Amino acid sequence: MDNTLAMVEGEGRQRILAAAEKLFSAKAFDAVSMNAIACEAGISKANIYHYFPNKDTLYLAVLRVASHNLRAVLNEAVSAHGSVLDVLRHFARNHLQALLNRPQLVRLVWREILERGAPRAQEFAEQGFADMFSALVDVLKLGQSRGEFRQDFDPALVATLLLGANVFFFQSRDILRHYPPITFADDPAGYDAGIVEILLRGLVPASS
Amino acid sequence: MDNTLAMVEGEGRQRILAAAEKLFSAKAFDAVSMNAIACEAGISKANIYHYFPNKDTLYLAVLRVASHNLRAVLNEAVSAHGSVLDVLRHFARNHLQALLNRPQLVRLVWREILERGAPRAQEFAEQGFADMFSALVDVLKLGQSRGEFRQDFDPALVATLLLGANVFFFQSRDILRHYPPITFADDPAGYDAGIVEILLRGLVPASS
DNA sequence: CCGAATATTGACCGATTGGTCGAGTGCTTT
DNA sequence: AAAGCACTCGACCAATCGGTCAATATTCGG
Repeated sequence: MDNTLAMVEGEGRQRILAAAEKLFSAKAFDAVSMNAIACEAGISKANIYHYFPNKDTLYLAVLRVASHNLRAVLNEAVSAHGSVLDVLRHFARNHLQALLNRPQLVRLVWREILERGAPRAQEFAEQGFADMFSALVDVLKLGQSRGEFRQDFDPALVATLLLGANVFFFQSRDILRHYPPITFADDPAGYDAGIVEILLRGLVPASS
Repeated sequence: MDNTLAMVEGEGRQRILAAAEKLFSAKAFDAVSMNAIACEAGISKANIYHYFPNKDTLYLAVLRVASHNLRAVLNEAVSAHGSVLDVLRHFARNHLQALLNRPQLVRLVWREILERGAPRAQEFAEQGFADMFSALVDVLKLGQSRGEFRQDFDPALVATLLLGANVFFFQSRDILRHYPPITFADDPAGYDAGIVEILLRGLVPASS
């Protein structure tokens, strides 16, 4: 009942989950074999089936913990204080930084979101989405109620715009880096700073 | 040497390519078997190997034509005339509409972009990216040189923001639809109109 | 120290994978 | 007619797939 070291409650399970997470985040479901997972975990393939009844269950478990972890990382990253403007600025920067810090988790969860038609656990992968979204919408509504923002825009739309900017940056970073006019591919903080500044002030000069 | 009907230059090839495109756009590379492609095309599996030496070559061919078609669709959709503002508005709307009109092509090409680590044809799938990007940057630069836009923002950054907003909308549409505060999930034109309006005027009241 | 429960394994299963092969089609060209 | 040629197919291949199973280590409470 006690832990005699190196046997900290499901140590084998953890190794399997870690190996599976690594492989599943790098390649698609069908491209990862149980053999490869076992090899990565340093155990035999049959041993996996002692902990998980089949491949789908293992994948679901991986997605479950990954989604939970990603959610925690994101929620923690975007908690901020200060004026609404500062909160918004920190929100953008920390959110993107969190994505870039955990690329494996993001890729894993996002792939599940993208791959419709095989409804494995969409509802489940969407939770982090909802968290970010409602938190951001709340910030924007607060800014509106305080009169710091215009009243005539849809907070949900701006939230989508901001979240999308970060996700898109995360996804296309390697591509963006190839284009000469882009200088912010390796400067996510500068990217978000520019994004937020444009969002706040707009493209059209104030005189208009 | 002439075409005796139903033999219009590679008719079999086209059927295979069409079937492969359909399946590859729905599921990942390893999740699509040559048998499934043959079945979808209504021919025997061995027959595929008469036209394509192996699965990778077939996939590459599919990606090639898909990328070319998508590129054409996008380029055609975003050509507009009028004032810089109108061009920008039409750019956003038509670009998103083009994405939504050809979801198969978009998913196929975008999956290839996402799936790094298996460099099949990234450089190849990125061409459409470059087209959209440079076209949009040109529009923004024109707006700046005409004095209709501020001078103090990075056109490449705004282009990323706008393209990202559309791609993100395309990707997350089904998820966005589940959230009550979102009313634009089924109104892409309204979405882009709101996006552009915010981009132009900003979130902060003009008095600031 | 011993039995019981838990871990772990190699060998094996039927099914499916990407890919090959040789034999047949039917059409074209000499 | 016959040779050539593009095309199509069923049968087949070794390899790998997800998954099973009986046998063996390992651990642990009594």
